[in-house]
Amino acid sequence: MEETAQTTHAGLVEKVAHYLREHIVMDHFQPGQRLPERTLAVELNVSRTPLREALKILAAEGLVVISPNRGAVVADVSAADMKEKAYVLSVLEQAAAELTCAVASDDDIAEFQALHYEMKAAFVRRDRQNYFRLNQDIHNRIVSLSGNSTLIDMHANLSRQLYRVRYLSNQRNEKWATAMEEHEAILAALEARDGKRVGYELRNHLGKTWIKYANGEAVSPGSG
Amino acid sequence: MEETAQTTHAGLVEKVAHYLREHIVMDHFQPGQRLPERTLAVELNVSRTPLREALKILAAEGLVVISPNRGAVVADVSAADMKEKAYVLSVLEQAAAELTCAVASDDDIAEFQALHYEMKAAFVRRDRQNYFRLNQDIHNRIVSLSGNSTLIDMHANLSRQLYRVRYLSNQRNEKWATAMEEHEAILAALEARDGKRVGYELRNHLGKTWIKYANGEAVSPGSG
DNA sequence: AGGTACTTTTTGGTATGCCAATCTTGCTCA
DNA sequence: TGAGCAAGATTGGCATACCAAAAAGTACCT
Repeated sequence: MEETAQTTHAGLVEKVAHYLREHIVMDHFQPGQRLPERTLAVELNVSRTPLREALKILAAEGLVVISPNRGAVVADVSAADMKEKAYVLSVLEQAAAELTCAVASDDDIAEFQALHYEMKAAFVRRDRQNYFRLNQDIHNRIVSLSGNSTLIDMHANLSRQLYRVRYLSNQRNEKWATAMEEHEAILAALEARDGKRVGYELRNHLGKTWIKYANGEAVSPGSG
Repeated sequence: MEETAQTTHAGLVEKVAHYLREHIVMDHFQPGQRLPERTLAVELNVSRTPLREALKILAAEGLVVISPNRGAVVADVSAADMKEKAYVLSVLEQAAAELTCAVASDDDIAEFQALHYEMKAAFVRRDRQNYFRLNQDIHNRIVSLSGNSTLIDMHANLSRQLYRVRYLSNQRNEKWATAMEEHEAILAALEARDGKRVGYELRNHLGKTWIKYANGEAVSPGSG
């Protein structure tokens, strides 16, 4: 799903959907919170029509839940849900890695190396922000090089829903050095173009995130 | 659209979305065909509003493509697209199989056996219809038992988009006996609760479908 | 005769209004 | 006093009207 950055009037629904998406994944809305159409509409200075269409899109993406005649609420992001999504994400990345290794050019591998060393620079600087960004870049690039647009879209969708979890996990990860070592293994497997091994390392690497997440540091619900 | 014995007006968008979905996956609309809002709206006896919302949902599901200010067209179902989707489907089923083997009860395995032998009955009767139905039942059950609702939903979505391809492939499959043998292997692996092996056999089994599909037996447009 | 610019028409985008279902609240009656 | 119900308020569902952008057709200029 491509976002045309048209800040004018074309694509109001996309703008609204994008806005709501960002606020939901960044946890500016509480899970379970209602999203009343009229209130939100005036808040965003749009009418209900584009807002409703945006909500339908977000519902199809799993970010909100729409009950008939009862409106939309922010989808529950329980630890169990996040575990599920993270598992599927790791499966998709594993599959993508195998494809990517089969088609990656020397320049592609070189770019992986470059990103990896940039990330390592952020690591030794204890720069978690840039580490996080570069980490995401690498993962996304592994998927995008696979060339399977279905895989790419589904991965992007899941990745969005897990954005906040991964962000928080990155901020408070005490085993940062371990994660960095895992990325060394990923790069080595990429250099060897060993798809199976990249897939295995990726799956192992991603597994850590949601296991940590599931073990107590879940989203503070606030909704009893 | 026929006014079924459904309730008064609850869920018009869902009805429209369902109607369009069925017609698209059953190839009653040509890929690339435009879906003009006004024309379709009067044809379905609804206003443009619920129709537009339904189209947004279908776009999020990948069944239609909406271009800004140019409307919705039926998504292209080229052989390449189907290959992509089938590949991801096989990846998801493989992952589901591993989970399912870890949690399946004896009764679950018994039900797999029962479905398998029902399918084998359809096979020896040369009853392609029931074979197809039971085949789908088995695959869906493998996924649904995994317990990962995210995985289940994504699989269902992809499965829908591939429905027609799989149906046609089933009707004209000359290597039916081979497919049956592959299912024997799948069942054997299930009985052994060997998740890796079920996954491998599934991936191998599903691979055949889209390879056949890609080799010339693609959608023939114009067959109204 | 061909191309360009302007006008008409078609079609998608957005706002708004009305209706129905749901939730709230306060009153009545046992 | 509490349960039940009814009326009002709230909110979502759908239809329609209006606006803007793209497409199509035509006339005019070169």
